[in-house]
Formats: sequence, structure tokens, C-alpha cells
Amino acid sequence: MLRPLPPLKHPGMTTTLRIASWNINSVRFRIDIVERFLRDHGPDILCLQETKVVDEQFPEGAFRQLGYNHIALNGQPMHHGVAIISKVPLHNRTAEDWQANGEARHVGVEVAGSFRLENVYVPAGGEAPDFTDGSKFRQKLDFVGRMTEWSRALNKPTILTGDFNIAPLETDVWSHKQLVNVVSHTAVEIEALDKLQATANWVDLARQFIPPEEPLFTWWSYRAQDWETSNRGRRLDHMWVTPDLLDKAVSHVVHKPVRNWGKPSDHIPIVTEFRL
DNA sequence: ATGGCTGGTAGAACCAGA
Repeated sequence: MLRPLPPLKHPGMTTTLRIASWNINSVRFRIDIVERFLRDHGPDILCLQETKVVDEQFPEGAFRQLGYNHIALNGQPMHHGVAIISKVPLHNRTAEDWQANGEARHVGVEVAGSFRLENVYVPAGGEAPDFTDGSKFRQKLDFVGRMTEWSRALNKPTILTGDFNIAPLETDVWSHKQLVNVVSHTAVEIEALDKLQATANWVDLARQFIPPEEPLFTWWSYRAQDWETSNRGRRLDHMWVTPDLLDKAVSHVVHKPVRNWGKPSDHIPIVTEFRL
């Protein structure tokens, strides 16, 4: 049972809450640009993926100095790892293992009695869309399948954000034709994501604010000589909400300039503002 | 059609990313 929590707001008052998600590709290596982002944009909550650090070595001090005193971690050595960093209290931390292999790819919390916040790092899925048992692609589909079962049982207002590693719309990739058989944009992945989305009528907030006809990316490969000119991006990072939170969302921004900061991640931060 | 780059950890002719 969830224990009762102090309300975030007084009756009749609205509270603005800005929630960010960012695949940081090593929080220790990139702590300088994380701090810069928090100073420049000051979200109330930051969800990180690919922190690449065990919990004991997570750079909590850097966040506490900036007023982020509430931290929920799920890390492991070397790879993966997720974290929720917050100015407001976090409760009832959970960590699901949707790949059933012990990898640290999810952490969830309850925020001030108002809603649950679920931060996920879906597996990339390997080089090729190969269905053989134990392939990375198979594992990715299994992961989304277990998320789907989890989603069916939800009964609270929920924000689901993170690096989904799937770009569902044709305008979510630089070339639908050229990526149709590339992992992240295959029909079978999109079908699995659609199925997950249908279980709780999840709303894809980015596409509420940026029309689906408009190309929108959150990731550009390190391998391009000039990522901005070639612009071979994909929209892999998402902010979904259950329908009860849809009319609380007032903006959604994709912070593209961050891709040009020093020692950048290949993903950029996304930020949604809520009025609760 | 291919390869291009990145960080962590071990000390790799690695792994994982996507």
C-alpha cells in the first residue's frame, strides 16, 4: 500500500513543475554539462539514463549543491544505469527489471502524492533486427512486452519518460525509407510500442506540442562528421503521460543546442512543464 | 554499401551503444 503523502499544493493553488529527461552517456564524464543544464534551465526534476556508475560512486554532491536534495538511483558497473534527481521530495522508489537479467534500466518514484514518475532506459536492441532466442533485438521486444504487462496494472496518474530507443513516426527519423529495417524504427518495434501505448492510453506529449508532420529528433550519432549538417537524427527520447495528466502539461521543449556543448551526449535533454 | 565515434574498465584482437 502507498502511504499517504503531503500534498504538493494547497487547494486552489497551482504549482508549476518542470520535468526533464536526458540520456547522459556517463554522468561522471559529463557532470559539467549536467550542471550547466540545471543552472541554465532549472528543471524541478531530472531523469537520467546511461549514468554508467554504481550507486556508491554517483556524484550526488554536485546535485545537492544545486538544490537537488532528493535522489533515486538504480545503477550498476560499466553500462546502463538510471537516476531521478529532484528538488521536491520523492517517495516509494521502485526498480523494475523488464529484461529479467538484472540490468539497471528503470527507477520509479512517487512525487508529492500527485503522480508517479517512471524513468526507463529501453535496450538499444543490437545491430540487426534478429529474432533468434537470446538476441539483443529479441530482448528489447521482451522488455517492451513486460513493460506492457506492467502498464496494464497501473491505477495512478503516471509520467513515463526516458530513452525508449524507438522512433515510432516517419517524422521521428531522418529517412523513414532508409531506416525501415534499422533497429529503432522497424515495424515490429513500432507495433510493440503502439501496443504498450494502448494499454494505458499513454499520451505522447512531444507530439501534442510539435505537430506529427514536423521532423523531430532527440538523438544524433557521434559518427557523423557534422551531426548538425547531416542531421541524421532520430526521436528516441519520450515523455508520455496517462490521460488524466494531459491537460496539466503546458509545454514541451527539445533542447537541441545542448548537442553542441563541450563533450556532448549523443542525446539531448527534453523538458515538459506541468501546472498541477 | 560501408564506416564513421564514445565511455568504462581492464589492461582487449573488449563491451555496449543505435
